[in-house]
Amino acid sequence: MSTWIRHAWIGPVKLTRLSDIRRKELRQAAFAVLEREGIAGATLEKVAAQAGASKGIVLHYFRNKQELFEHAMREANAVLCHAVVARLQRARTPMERLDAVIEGNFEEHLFLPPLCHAWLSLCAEVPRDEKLARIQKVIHARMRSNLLSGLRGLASPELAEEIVLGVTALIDGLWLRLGLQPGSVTREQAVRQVKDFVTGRLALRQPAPVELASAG
Amino acid sequence: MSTWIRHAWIGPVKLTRLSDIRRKELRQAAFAVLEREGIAGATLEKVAAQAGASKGIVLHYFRNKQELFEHAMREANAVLCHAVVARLQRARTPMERLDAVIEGNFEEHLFLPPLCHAWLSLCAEVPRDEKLARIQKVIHARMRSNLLSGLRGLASPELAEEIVLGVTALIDGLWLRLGLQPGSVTREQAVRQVKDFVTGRLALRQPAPVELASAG
DNA sequence: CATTTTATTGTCCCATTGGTCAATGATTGA
DNA sequence: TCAATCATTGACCAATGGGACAATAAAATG
Repeated sequence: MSTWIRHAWIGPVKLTRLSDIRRKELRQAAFAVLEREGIAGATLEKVAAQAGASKGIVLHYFRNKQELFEHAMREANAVLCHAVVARLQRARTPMERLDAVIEGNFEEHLFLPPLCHAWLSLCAEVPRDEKLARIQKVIHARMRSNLLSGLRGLASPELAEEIVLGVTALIDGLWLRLGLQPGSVTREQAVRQVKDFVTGRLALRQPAPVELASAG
Repeated sequence: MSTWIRHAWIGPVKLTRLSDIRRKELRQAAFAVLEREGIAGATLEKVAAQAGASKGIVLHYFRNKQELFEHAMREANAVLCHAVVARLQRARTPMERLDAVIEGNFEEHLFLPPLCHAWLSLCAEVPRDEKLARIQKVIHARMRSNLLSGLRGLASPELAEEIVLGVTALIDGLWLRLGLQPGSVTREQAVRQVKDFVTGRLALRQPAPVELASAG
């Protein structure tokens, strides 16, 4: 997976700590197992096998199973986050920021059933894992903030807030559809759904007379 | 839960077979456990305890764990379905049918975190359980058909199809939100989201010049 | 009533699982 | 080079899980 071993910067570079490598490998292995087996079938043994190591090593780097999967969720989230951020940096106008969030959430190499399955399994555990709940909360907060920043100037704060709820739900729902019936939604369909949703909601109520200085 | 023991119809009535009673009790117990413990923590022992019986009885009425939870999903689905159907029967116009589906999917006594949690856990297993996948498919087909029947005359078939995808995804997404952050969505908010979505989408493109005989 | 079916329980079994631990091997640093 | 730390393994353990089964109780049936 990861081809780099050392940071590519200047100076007498520290080698990446072995523990960091292992932990990353194991997080990813855990996620891979989750994709295949779901939360019920994800065992330490399988994670170890997936990583090509022994079960002992997993518990050497993670206190327990729970912690492992919490880190797996962070990992997956980081990947998705990265996709959005990359697009967000290229965006110049609020509208573009909006599109960045939407398209970033359906990246071609991410909007895939296996990833969705794993994600779903983790979500299903959220109600019983405080840490997972917190991660989930952070993710949502970031998405909300990104969307709001894109909607500023396009809608009143109240409408914006409403659109955010709709958009986040719609995105989640489209992911769910993908997971439940792979092939029933394409990336393009998903993106268009969300964009049309926003357009529809913005058109419905008046675009809220804006009087903000320098939006964009 | 169910207060009736005999069918309320005419003639020398057969008592409801005990096996039917037990099976229902166990399905419901299974679902209750799912609500609390998730799929990973749902054991036969716990289901038995929940139903006030011994583990043996569970496997007496269900071939195995998998079958039990498949029936649990059917049970839950039937309840939700019932809510929609009841409203659907009262609906006279297509628009009312649309509303029936939407509101039925957010019934006050159903749109609750625990139910959502259990549902989520079952959905997470869909990719690894052929039966669950089939149930899920049926559910979705019914919802799709209900929505389409409500949209007939209001939108072109293509637009209708698109709206259906959006509505189903949005509904699922709103449920997911409820599960992930109980309290973040009220029933009223959810209903309005979906209704506004439909309105927005119908307004966006022209209402598709209808030339169907007797729509409604 | 006798017999046959059904209900129900508790026990038993074996595989699996999360987790601990001691032993060993590899790195590192003085 | 030697000690100390870190990495890794495999054995071990207690607990738990799904499921099979025999034994018993209860109904149903003729």
